[in-house]
Amino acid sequence: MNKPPKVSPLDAHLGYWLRFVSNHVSHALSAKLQARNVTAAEWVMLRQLYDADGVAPSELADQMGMTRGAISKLADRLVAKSLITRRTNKSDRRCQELALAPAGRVLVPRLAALADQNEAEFFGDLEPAVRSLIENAMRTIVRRRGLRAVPVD
Amino acid sequence: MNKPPKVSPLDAHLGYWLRFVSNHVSHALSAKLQARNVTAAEWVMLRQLYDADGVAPSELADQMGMTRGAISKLADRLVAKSLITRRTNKSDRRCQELALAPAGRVLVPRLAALADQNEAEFFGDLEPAVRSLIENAMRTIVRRRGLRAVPVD
DNA sequence: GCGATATAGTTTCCTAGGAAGCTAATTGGC
DNA sequence: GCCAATTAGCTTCCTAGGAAACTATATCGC
Repeated sequence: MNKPPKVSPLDAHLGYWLRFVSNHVSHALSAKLQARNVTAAEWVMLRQLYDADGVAPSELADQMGMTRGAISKLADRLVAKSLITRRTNKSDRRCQELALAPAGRVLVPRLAALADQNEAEFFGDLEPAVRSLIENAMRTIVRRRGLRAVPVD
Repeated sequence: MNKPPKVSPLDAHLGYWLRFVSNHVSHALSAKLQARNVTAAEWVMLRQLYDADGVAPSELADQMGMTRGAISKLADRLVAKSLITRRTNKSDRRCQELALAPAGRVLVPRLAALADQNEAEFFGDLEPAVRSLIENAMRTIVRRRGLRAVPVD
């Protein structure tokens, strides 16, 4: 009696379905952001800076789950677009403080509106109870597995 | 009475939580696949070919939500690794038929075991009822919005 | 059956991000 | 105080994938 190989299909996994929906949600958001000439990663960085001005790139790297090299280049792009400012910390000149530039502060609420709209498109029809059950399940997984990085890519 | 700007935080969106978990699931799977020298996209292509040998690259591009150019390069890599074969269709020489090579057919069940293990790590603790509720919610969104591409990236 | 059009796949160029090594600045051991 | 180790950020090289132009083949209109 040999065991059957039993190769599970891709869609047997919940991970498949989360990825499926999540990819489409992200792509749809990227498309909306593109109209404002902003990428998804740029949006996340801008949104983070909206709440906490003067953040170190390394802290953003941790929060966003990106390498410092990638954050360095991302910050370059946002500085080039005049959406953020980069300042060397006075007391420790290795460190920088990134902050929203005025144009960035104006832009973030508009981008947030796009994100809200995107959310509604995909999840607006969910029963509130279902919605919060899913959110809780995700929060539980994040907590139990100690996941830390904000999703970007 | 002016309206408050009300910039929703990133984690107010269900899309955020799905992305958060989904990114970690995918990264964890990628790490496991790397031990077999296979990327996530390669795994998906191999798994698709396991069920349906002799598939056209363009069909895989549709299924996997990738461009034909990307599929072309992905197929190149798998051919170079001797995991798949590429044959020109006799009756229409524009078309190709991709199929698993013997080494690929041996490999897929092993990769599937890694995918199962990854799934269990993240979702093994979910109540079955919660699990299927989430899967159904995702399937409903996919169906209602007519989403088609298998999640890869 | 022949030229216009359509289709399959490839190639080139570009972008975003990771890995790893690099530089500058700081801190700690002694 | 000074040299080693650490830390912050940057740079270089590499990979994967998208966009769009390109090639080869097939089909359609006539």
